[in-house]
Amino acid sequence: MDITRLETFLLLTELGSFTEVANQLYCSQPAVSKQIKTLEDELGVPLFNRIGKKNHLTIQGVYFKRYAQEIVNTYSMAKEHILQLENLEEGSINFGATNFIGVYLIPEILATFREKFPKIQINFTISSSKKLIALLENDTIEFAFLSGYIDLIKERFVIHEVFKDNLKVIVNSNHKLANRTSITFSDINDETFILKGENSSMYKFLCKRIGKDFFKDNVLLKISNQEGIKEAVLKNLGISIMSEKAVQHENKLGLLKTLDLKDTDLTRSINLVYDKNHNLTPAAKEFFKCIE
Amino acid sequence: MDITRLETFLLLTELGSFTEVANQLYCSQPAVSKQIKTLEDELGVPLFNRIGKKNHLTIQGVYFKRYAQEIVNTYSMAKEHILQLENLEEGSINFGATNFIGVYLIPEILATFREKFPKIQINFTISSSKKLIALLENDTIEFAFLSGYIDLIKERFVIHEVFKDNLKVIVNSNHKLANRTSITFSDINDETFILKGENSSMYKFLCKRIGKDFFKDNVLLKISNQEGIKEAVLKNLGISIMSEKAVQHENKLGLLKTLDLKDTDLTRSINLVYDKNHNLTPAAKEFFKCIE
DNA sequence: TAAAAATACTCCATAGGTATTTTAT
DNA sequence: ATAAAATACCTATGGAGTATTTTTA
Repeated sequence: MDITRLETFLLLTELGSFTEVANQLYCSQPAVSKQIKTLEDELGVPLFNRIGKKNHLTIQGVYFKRYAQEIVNTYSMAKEHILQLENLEEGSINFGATNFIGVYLIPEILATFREKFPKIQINFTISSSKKLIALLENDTIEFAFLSGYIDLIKERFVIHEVFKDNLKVIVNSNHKLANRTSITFSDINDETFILKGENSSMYKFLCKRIGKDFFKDNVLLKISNQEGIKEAVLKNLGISIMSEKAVQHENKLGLLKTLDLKDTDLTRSINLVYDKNHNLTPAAKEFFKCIE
Repeated sequence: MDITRLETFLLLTELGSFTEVANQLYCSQPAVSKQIKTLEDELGVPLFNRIGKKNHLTIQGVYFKRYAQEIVNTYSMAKEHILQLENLEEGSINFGATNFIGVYLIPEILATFREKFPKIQINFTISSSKKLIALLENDTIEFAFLSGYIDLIKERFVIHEVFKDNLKVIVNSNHKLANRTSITFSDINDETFILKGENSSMYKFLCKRIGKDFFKDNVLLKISNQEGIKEAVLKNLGISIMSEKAVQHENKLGLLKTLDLKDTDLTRSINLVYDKNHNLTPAAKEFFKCIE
């Protein structure tokens, strides 16, 4: 079983056309036909339904695709790892983080790493925790930064806490609470809360720490985007809770204020996560060193 | 990159001897040497330190081994998964039938199939022939059971006759014809006929076989539902024509009688239909075998 | 010197190419 | 009628074999 055949197969699942695959791989169309046929013979099952020009996967093909993807990714990681063993003069680093972490915490580390190893290609994916876990599982990325309250299979992943993130109540500087430094629940009982939707991990985290009932008494203004929420607080449409790191500029400029919520621990941990069964590439190890 | 090469490599890491690997793989020692050399060339790094008879992994080899192991494992899992699909240890079957066929003919097959392959999820849609054809066309179902007189594009679908269904004239057991076993047109010329509407496929079928004019002379009582028609005959509101299978219970209990209509062929075929261009799933193939 | 691995050389399988036919829209 | 995929056929690369040489314990 040749891995290049698997790559051809995967490309065909994406493009759906033998001819198009041939073009992208700079080979002839019959070569693609034959590779797929060989693959089907080797597995003993059909992978595609050929309906004239439209090709789509059979049920067996659907099952096989995931494995093929994983094999191709693993092999490319292996080559990457070997490449980096010589020195870190070439190679790449593939990782991911969720939005907040990627925007506010990673860039600093990235700068440190880049200065030390300017020749390493950095491939940094910012996505949802769910998608990142899928990418980890099929070896598309080597490690990811995820919030501590994300559920992970402990048998499969190594999980290191690398940051502590402090969440604060944020209010507009003209808000009546703006002069306070710390507040309690009762102070914000009738405020409009601006948060992401009920499905966001931030919302779930807050429910866990503050209690499910709390938000029921408040008017909820849902904005799906962190920057959008910030803007809304700057327009004094309500108050919110977010990482102090996310509002440090606005805080310095006096546009809004951060308040501690008394009697409630709003620190969340940020974890570095990677596959237990993998050796880290040299570049990844160096990257980890950059996180103090 | 061939996966069999990786297997050779892994075996060599275990055994440490080219000759021994050759023996276990039933090939020549130079073949092993060459496979490893090719692998090293492809990766661009040495994998083994050849110190005479003792071969041990280089640092690159140590790291590569885990990736190789993962690739080999993934590939064997992929084959295993496909095998399970072929052995019907998992998977699903999606098909449809029209009302009469679905209610009176399919359950028996379903029972046979279920007993043989209890792990297969069955998704069975009972709907109109028109809707079923649409479901076939957009791949929601894999095959369907349809009456033989449904028009189908022969270029697109494979059509197999799987049952013969005998239609009978049915009358209440108190009806004046109840003692007869066979009748002619003239016997029922002035009877009230209970049928589905003019658009039903049953009505169209009868027009084709008996003649369009026939029903014009009779009083037509239209009831859109098969069970409703049966009830109406049981109430002696009129007579009807339907599959003998649909009234077998009532017939046995003596509540109504079935009569042959002389000189008219009232058998209709029930067809199994599926897309010509589709590879049948293993589950579908086995299902077909359950239809005698 | 004896073993194990590498090399040399041959053969055959197969991957890929071009030309052509078949198929489906 | 056109465009895509399959097929036929040819070539060449490379993988596997046998025979032989090199290496080292």
